[in-house]
Amino acid sequence: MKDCSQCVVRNRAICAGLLPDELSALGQLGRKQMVGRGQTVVWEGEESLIVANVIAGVLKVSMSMADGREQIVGVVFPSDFIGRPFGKDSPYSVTALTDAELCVFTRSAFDGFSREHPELEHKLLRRTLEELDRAREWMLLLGKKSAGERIATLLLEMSTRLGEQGCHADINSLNQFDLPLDRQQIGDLLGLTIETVSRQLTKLKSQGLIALPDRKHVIIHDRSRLTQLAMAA
Amino acid sequence: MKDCSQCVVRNRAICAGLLPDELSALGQLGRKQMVGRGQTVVWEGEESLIVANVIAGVLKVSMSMADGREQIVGVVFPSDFIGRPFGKDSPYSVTALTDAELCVFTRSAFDGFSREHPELEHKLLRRTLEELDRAREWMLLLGKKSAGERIATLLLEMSTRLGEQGCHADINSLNQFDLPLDRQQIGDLLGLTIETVSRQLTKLKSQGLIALPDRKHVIIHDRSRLTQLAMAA
DNA sequence: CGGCGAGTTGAACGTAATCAATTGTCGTGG
DNA sequence: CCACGACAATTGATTACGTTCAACTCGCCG
Repeated sequence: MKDCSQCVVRNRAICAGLLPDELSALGQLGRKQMVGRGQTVVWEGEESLIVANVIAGVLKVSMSMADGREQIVGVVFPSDFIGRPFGKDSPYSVTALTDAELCVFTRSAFDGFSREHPELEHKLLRRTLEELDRAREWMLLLGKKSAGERIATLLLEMSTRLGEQGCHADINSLNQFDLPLDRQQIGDLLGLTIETVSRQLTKLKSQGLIALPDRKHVIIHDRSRLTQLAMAA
Repeated sequence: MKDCSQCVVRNRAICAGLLPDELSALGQLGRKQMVGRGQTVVWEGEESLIVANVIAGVLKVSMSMADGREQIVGVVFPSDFIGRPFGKDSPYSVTALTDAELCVFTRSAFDGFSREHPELEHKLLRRTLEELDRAREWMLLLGKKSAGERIATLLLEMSTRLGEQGCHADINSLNQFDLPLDRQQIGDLLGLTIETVSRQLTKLKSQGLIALPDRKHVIIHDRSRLTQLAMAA
C-alpha cells in the first residue's frame, strides 16, 4: 500500500495513534482490496488467513449450522476491523453486504506486527471489547425481546451506526438511511423469518413511526416512540 | 496481596507469562476477595470500578431490560477475567452463582498497569477474542436453535468448561458434573422459561441420554447422541 | 409485454410461553 | 428423627406468538 496518510479511515481505524514510521511499516504489509457485494472474504471453519480494516462498505459476520440455518453475529462498517487474529481457524464467515473496500493483511504478518506494537494491540483490544459489548447486547435481544422490539432496536442501531460514519450536515440524516440488508438478512440478524420482519415493518409504517419509500430506504418519523418500543413491551 | 507465585490459577489467568518482578508489581495492586453465592460484584449501568481474575467459583454476566427481563450473556470460571476495562460504565452485571474467590483490582489501577505491560494486554486481548467467539456462538443458539438443541448445547458446554478446570484422573468426570445454575438461570441463559427447561431435561432423561440424580447433578450417558441433538434438528 | 426475484399479505399450524396445580427438596425447629 | 414450611422443580392445560405454507403484488430488466 502506498500511503496511509490519506486513508479515509485513518483517524478512526485501529491504525490511528501509530507513529509515522510505524504507520508506514504497517502500510507495507497491507494491500487495498475491492470486494463485490455478496463476496465472502473469510470462511467459517477455514484457516484464518487474513484480517483487514474496512475502508468503505458494509459487511456481515455470520455463523451457520450443518443444516443451513444462519445467524448474522455482527455487522461491520468503515473503520471497523474484521477477521480473527491469534487463532488458527476462523469461527465465522465475513461477507460483503455492499460493494466494499478493505485494507487487507495476512494474519501471520498482522499478528507479528501487532505483538511488536503495543499501541496497535491496545486499539484492537478496545475495539474487541466494544464488539463484545455489542454482541452481548444482541444476546439480550435474541434471548428476550419480542419481534416488534427487535425490529425497533435494529432500526435505531442501524441509524446510529451508519450515522457514526460521516459528519452530518443536518440532523435528519440520522433519521434517514439505506438499510444494507435485505429482508432475509434482517431475519438472520434478528432471529426471525422474512415474513415476520415484513409484518413488523408494515406495522411500524401503518402506525406512522417510520416510512419505507422503497425496499432499502428507511425514514424514522418518531424516534422517541421507536426507542420506547425497543426497550419494553 | 502477598504472593502470586502460589496462586492456583497462575498458569491459566492473564497474569501467566509476566516476568517475576512484573507479577509482584501486579500483585501489589490486587487483593483477594471472597464473595458469597448470589452476591453481585459489578452492576449494570454503574461506573466500572473494578476488574478481577476469578480464582475459584462460578459467576454469571447478565444484562436486563427495564421491565426486569434478564439475559445471562456469559458464565465465568476460575482463571477467567471479569469486569469491563477501558470503559467508564459497565454494560452488564456480574453475580456469583456459587461462593467464589476473586483477585480484585481497581479498574483505574489495572488500566494503567496493563497499558505499561504489553504482555498482559496481549493475554487480555486473546481472552476477549475468545469470549467474543463464545458470545457469537451463543447468538447462533439464541437466534436459531430449538429448545431441545439449546439444552443439549448447554449440557455439553458446561461439561467441557467445567472440565477445563481440573486435570482429570478419569474421563468420566467430563460426563458427570454439578450445574452451577438453577432452572431459572438456565432459562435466562438459553432464552427459555423454567417450564421449558424442565420439560426438555425430563425428555433427555426419559430417552436415557442423561441422568439427573438431584437438581444440580448431571450425568451424560450418551455424549455422541447429545452432540447430534445440539447441532441439528 | 413477459418473467423473475424480492417483498407483502393471508390462513393454518406448531413450539414454547403462560397460567395453574402438584410434587419434590432442603433447611429448621419441635 | 420426623414434621413442617418455604422454595424449587415438575407436570398438565391452555394460549399466543412467530413459523410455515401458500398465494399474490410490486418493481425491474430483458
